[in-house]
Amino acid sequence: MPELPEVETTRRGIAPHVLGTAIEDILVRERRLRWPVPGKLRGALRGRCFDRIERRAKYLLFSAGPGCMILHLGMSGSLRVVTDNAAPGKHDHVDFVFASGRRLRFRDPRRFGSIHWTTADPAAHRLLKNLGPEPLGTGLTGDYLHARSRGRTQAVKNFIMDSRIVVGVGNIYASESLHAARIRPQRAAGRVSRADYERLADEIRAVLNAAIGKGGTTLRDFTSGVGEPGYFRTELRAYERAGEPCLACGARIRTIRLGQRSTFYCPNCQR
DNA sequence: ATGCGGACCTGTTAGC
DNA sequence: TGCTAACAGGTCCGCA
Repeated sequence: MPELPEVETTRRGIAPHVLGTAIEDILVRERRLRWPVPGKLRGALRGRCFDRIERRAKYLLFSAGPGCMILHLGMSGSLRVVTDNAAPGKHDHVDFVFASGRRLRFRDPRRFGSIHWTTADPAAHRLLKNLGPEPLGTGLTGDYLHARSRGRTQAVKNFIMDSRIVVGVGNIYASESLHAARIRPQRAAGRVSRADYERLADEIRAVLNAAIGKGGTTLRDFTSGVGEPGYFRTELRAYERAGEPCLACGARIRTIRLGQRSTFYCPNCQR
């Protein structure tokens, strides 16, 4: 489900409801996520407060006392703020019960998401330590992409979706930013010019920021932590528009498979 | 080091 | 209607 804008939208949506209220309990109904939910999570969090929620890549970092809960939504995960009397559904695997009478509910039908607990620096966690720069920070530049891509033969779309290169660019926004930058997704990363990478870096930022501004993209069932769908779907210019006219030139958008993922591009604009 | 395919899961939809 | 196959917003791991 979520790419960076959806994770960020979730973070902003839930923060006011989960910060500064005591965590009374954690109910784990299903611990078999991508990795097992740590048994020590309950003891570590009970009686404490979340005092900050940050995002690194698509991970949400919940600071609590001496440690940090690291949570990933995977492909189908969502976090929602619900009231105490809301009955859990089949895939509502974890509830964080707050003194305020609300709960933070983690749902994940496919169970590709995960929850971790660390008392060390979260940036040093094995899942975070090899991540590339944030796309909305200062680390993503045309020069950087250009330098990292020299000699690489893989498709530029796969290159920008590699979290060691840059984080947060998922399947939707990879197609969108390449379309905006007029770069064909299947081009070898090592053969993309510095000027093209300059545009691409700019467009990645622009697309992600625009999507955050619209509350993310709801394709099927994404909602923010408080139930609002994302409205960026109507702004998509390539993704899921196969056969429809390119909004820049009128040519028909094409779809191909790249790295087992659906990919959309304009054969005229993108070279 | 790089790049690829397989793996982890369930739900929905398209096609026969 | 029912069955099957393909596909879905992610990303880790192991192998060549």
